[in-house]
Amino acid sequence: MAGQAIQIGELARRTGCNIETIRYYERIGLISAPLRRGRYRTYETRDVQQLSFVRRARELGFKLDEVRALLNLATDETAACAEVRDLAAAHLHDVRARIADLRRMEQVLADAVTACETGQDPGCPLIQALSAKGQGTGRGAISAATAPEP
Amino acid sequence: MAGQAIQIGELARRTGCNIETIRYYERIGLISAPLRRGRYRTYETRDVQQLSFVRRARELGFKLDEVRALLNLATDETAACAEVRDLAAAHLHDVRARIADLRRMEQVLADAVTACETGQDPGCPLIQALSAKGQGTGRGAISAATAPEP
DNA sequence: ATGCCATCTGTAGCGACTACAGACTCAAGC
DNA sequence: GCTTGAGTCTGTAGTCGCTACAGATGGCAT
Repeated sequence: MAGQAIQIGELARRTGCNIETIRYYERIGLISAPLRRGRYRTYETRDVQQLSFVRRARELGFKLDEVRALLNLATDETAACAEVRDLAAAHLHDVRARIADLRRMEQVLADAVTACETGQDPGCPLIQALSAKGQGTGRGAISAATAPEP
Repeated sequence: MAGQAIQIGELARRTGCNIETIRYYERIGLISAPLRRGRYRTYETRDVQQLSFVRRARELGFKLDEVRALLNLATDETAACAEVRDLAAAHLHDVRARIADLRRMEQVLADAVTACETGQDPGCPLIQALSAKGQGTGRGAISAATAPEP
């Protein structure tokens, strides 16, 4: 009663994962290659669970390498909670940094848009902000983060 | 007195832009190909300004195509403020959506990490959340956005 | 002449998919 | 049987925005 051999399309439907993505995950060795009936891949319930795990981890923004690590830790007998927590904490730190970056962008953009709406300046405020005299490295009107994904 | 012919290294230094990136921008036609002395590119003050513009727009998260549009609008005589504002508003919308996504991730991650710290559950809380019984598409414990960059 | 640095071109790699092209398998309908 | 259509297969190339080489020149100082 455990695994009743579904095909890739059904797996995709159940996990919300694109078929091409599933094959991609298999190719890079993130998920294991399933059995075949003829040349068709056949999956079982535990494959659905595993792929769902991957998908949820991806939805939380974990990178594929991190997902790989999480998968290992998940099947690990020795309760590796501390390692998982460290991974998650590091990722949380990342996420917060990205939020901070985006907030800065949001601020500048929102200001510019409202400046446009209450337009009284000579010339477009956003264009002016982007064209600011401070030539680049100097902290001018705009100071968002240097890189979105470090 | 306008342009005193600097080289690419100096341009990079002044704009905070990587040399390879500058050549890349030229290759894709984002910035115009400069004059050459011999086979060396020579830039002028207005190139510094233009590239700084690009860099600041990138720091605000605009995509290269959007930067291209902004550049055109910036040099446009007919005050195209409305178009710029629309572009910025659309982008602002994007940025806010991404912030919302990241906030959801942050929430789940922070919860999981603290659950790990106050550890009393049997098994790791994060692993459990990722392994939740709801098979995938069903809205379970985790519901972040489907795609980070649509 | 000899270093040495800067610059040049061209190509390949990253991450995480996505989008084909062109072949095949399988079940149902006629 | 024969066709049709949907599903699946492999393999490759494209996306975005860079970044990192390799290997060839250029120009200047010693």
